[in-house]
Amino acid sequence: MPELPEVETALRDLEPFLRGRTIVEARCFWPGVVAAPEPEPFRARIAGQHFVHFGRRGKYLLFGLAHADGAPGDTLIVHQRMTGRLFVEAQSSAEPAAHVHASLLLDDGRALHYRDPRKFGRLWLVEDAASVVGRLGPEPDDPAFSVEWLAAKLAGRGAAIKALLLDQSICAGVGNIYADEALFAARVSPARPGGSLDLDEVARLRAGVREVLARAVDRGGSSLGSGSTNYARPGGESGGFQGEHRVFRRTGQPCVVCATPIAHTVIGQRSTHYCPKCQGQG
DNA sequence: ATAAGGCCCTGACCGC
DNA sequence: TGCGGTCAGGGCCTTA
Repeated sequence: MPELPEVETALRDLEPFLRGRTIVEARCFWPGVVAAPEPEPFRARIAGQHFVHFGRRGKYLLFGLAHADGAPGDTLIVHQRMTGRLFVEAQSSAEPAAHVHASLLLDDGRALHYRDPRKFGRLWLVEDAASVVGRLGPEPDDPAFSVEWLAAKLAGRGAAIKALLLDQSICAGVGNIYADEALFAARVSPARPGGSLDLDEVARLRAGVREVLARAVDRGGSSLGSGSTNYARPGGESGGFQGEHRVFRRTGQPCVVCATPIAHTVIGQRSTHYCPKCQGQG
């Protein structure tokens, strides 16, 4: 389940294989994977462009393209949602691997594949990336993600703080794993109404989000699940952060701080893990 | 404006 | 062993 650290890791892993490479041909095996434009213009437009820029906004991968004459091209945007994965391998005449919905054939004999068993992820090819990612809030490491910003966004809100942390317009890139981990780091109950946090708690939460995400990026993200739904890096390696989760999927295990068993509940239709003692009852 | 629920999907997992 | 039911869950959409 790629969140910000997993997306950032995927981007870094892919860049050496893609920088400067020209897309010779695009193949689409399941049209639903292309969100915009329609699959046929997607294929026609992307051919001949090459990779020049590698970026990320929230959980979206942004590949800046250019035309053969150097003129600026489109931006290829990928959201992996739950089970999407990008990987590069040598082109083959064999049938595409199971659940590969689109492939970009490169000029060096390799191909960039998008595989997604649950078909939740999407690709876009747009002139202006803001048309897709323009509504996202600030990145966690952006100074714009300030205590004042977060406090203003939470003020008056009755929804659980856990649910609000998942709102990508408040802070881009936080998903279920890191919301739980950030709340634990901040010693704030996930069930607390967002507007009930005092300024010190908001400051702790902002710091928790930033610290947890930065550390996960350092570790190459988290790998969870099993079999084909396991999240892996583009080269198939596992991330290294799942062993450092302090609450996520540790239900019943002792809190690393106080040894109280970690509790589990559902908030905003999302599985939620917390320490009842360190994070209070809310 | 906020909040709550549905929807998309299919592999993994559980109980019988 | 096989089968059916349930779960997971990000982002967008519809409904109050």
